Amino acid sequence: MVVRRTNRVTISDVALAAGVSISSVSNALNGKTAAMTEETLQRIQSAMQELNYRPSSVARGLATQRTATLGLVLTEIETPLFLQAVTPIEREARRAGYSLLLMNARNEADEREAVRLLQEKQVDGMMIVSTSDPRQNDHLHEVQAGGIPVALINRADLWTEFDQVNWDNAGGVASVLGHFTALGHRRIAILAGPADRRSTQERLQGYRAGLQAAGLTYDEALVCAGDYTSAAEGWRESAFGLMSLPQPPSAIIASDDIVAAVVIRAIEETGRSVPADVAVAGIDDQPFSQYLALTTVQLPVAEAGKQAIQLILRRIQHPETEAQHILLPCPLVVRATCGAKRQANP
Amino acid sequence: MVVRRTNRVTISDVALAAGVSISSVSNALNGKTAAMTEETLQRIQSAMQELNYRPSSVARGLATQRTATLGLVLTEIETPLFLQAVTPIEREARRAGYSLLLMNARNEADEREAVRLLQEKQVDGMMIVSTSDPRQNDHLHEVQAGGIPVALINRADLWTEFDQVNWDNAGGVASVLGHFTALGHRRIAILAGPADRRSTQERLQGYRAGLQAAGLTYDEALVCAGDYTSAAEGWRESAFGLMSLPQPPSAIIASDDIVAAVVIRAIEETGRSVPADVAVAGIDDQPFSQYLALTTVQLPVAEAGKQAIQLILRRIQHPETEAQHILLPCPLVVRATCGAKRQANP
DNA sequence: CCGCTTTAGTAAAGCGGTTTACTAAAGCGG
DNA sequence: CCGCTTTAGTAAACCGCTTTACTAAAGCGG
Repeated sequence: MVVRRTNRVTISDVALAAGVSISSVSNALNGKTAAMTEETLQRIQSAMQELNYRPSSVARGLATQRTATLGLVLTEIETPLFLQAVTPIEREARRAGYSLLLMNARNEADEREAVRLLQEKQVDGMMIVSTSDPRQNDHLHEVQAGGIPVALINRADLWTEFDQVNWDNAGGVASVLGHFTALGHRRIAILAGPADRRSTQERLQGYRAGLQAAGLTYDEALVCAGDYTSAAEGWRESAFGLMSLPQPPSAIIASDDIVAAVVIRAIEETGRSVPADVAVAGIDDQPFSQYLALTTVQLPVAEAGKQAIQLILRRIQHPETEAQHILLPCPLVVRATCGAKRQANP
Repeated sequence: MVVRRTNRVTISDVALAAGVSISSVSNALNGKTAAMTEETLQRIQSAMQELNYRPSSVARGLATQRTATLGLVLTEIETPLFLQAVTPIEREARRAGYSLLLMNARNEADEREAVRLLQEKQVDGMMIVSTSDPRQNDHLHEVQAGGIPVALINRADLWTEFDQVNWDNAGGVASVLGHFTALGHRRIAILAGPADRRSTQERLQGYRAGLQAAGLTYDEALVCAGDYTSAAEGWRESAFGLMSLPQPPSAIIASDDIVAAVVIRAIEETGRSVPADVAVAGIDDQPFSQYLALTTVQLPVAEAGKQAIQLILRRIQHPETEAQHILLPCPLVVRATCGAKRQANP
């Protein structure tokens, strides 16, 4: 008599109950029913039913070297912004028959560990969402070399062998700027993010391009840099500073929607009103922004997630195709804080 | 000569390179180094390094019947509310050495499938976050009977064999009501959720209790029920209806923060102002609520997640302990829309 | 130097599936 | 009735790791 270690119902229990071989049960499981009597199939299926059989993905994964699982690494979540990618990615993954292993990475060491873990779990592919800083990518190269496709979201990687999805920061900022100048604004300030961040540089580039297109000159006094993660205090100070300039700006582009909220409150504290006295726009289009009626540049995070998983799925099927780089536009979402509606109906 | 199917570096490659047996490599991997020469250990470790060996969690999972993975099912996400549980749960899971498999379930059939999938993936435990409706739980019983612990968050399950974390809806509503009556309000309306939902019933219960405590009588005209998921239109109508009563309320408790935002806007459209003419409070404390300066009852979703994963980890270690039921308080977060600050500094 | 225990390490049987190569029986044309 | 192909199903190797039971060698007290 064979002694069982676990109480799990296995494929051989089913085979025994149905009076067929293990192979046949396996075939039934995988839909290879072409060469199988209707009666045999029935017997197998009712045995499964009766024993309440649940095939082990783990065993199957070992045998097939496919886990039907994808990994998603979210790095440096300071805001719920990147979480917006999770829902669409999970949906598309499930639709394609994959599960999603989620890892949050708070810093670079964390990310390396997350990636290593996903590698050990033998995911069939992984996606990395991060701030747009360039950084060391050797661990990702190694993963991809090991046969696990990697797709990057907002990582703006210079190495081209990864599939990646980015968004057009420069174009987004240029379009708010165009919007403001069309509304007649001439002095437009920008609160940019940390200076060393690629997204900051791209935004400033869009800012300069927008100015030039409108025939305006660049005024350093209207450009504030600073850290996103710093307390709201820094941003309040910047706003106060801008408003106490000899020629204060009549419009402000904030580095993200939270900063915009802080700036709006600061402006109102100086006795001015938004948008009557100062127009404000943010960057992000976070879920709460519609409740603030905030005009903002939308970062297409959810869309980027959708595209990224499509890239991964494609590469799983055709590993040898060339890496694809997608650049998504950042549409301007016009609400009340830019004053456009007031202008439209004077 | 043995032909390899995959290019994966396996434990036997390492053993070969180090000139030891597979068992020894396995022992080294698992820290069973007590009976092992320093030199052997060194040889094994440098062989691992050199070959860039990554042990397969899949194979290990099959051998040990532990996957070091937990499942999280989020049901019926209409708002980003429940997403708040993800970050703390992932953090605690990683800290305890587990990875997190995330599944979003849009409806009941979806949930059953998600649970079945997690079962097949042989997670070591799973957590279900859902709206508080009682519902069929046979699939969860089966999972737990199969040896996978299940913890419920906000499911308010009557069956007691599950670990579960809930929050005190009644108490939360009672405390806003207390706050309003303390501020002198006598006519306080409530927009409750769908009538058949447990959370709605609990909130109405808290509402009645609060009225009674303040010596006020229940007025049906001040109680609106309706569906959360209905378009904002329904809630606007309710707000207009309330404000056109012969004796309109001077304070309103909304069924969630988004409804509160809608109601505030509707009230302002009637020419009244918040909180000067009408005080408003929400329920949820969503991330955006602070930017609306919304007074609200906080649903401790993140805290519930943390507690739930602690329950799961405990049960994985001690499967036979009795199920634990935790009820978290819902603290009142006082901001501007209730008018308390105005009252405090007249 | 002998028998016993301890030490360092190994062989081999699983874990629960998939898959390849094989076989027995049935079908079939001549 | 014979040799061939097709059909329905099976045996057994294998995926990469853990773990138990075992062994050879070393240590050691007398």
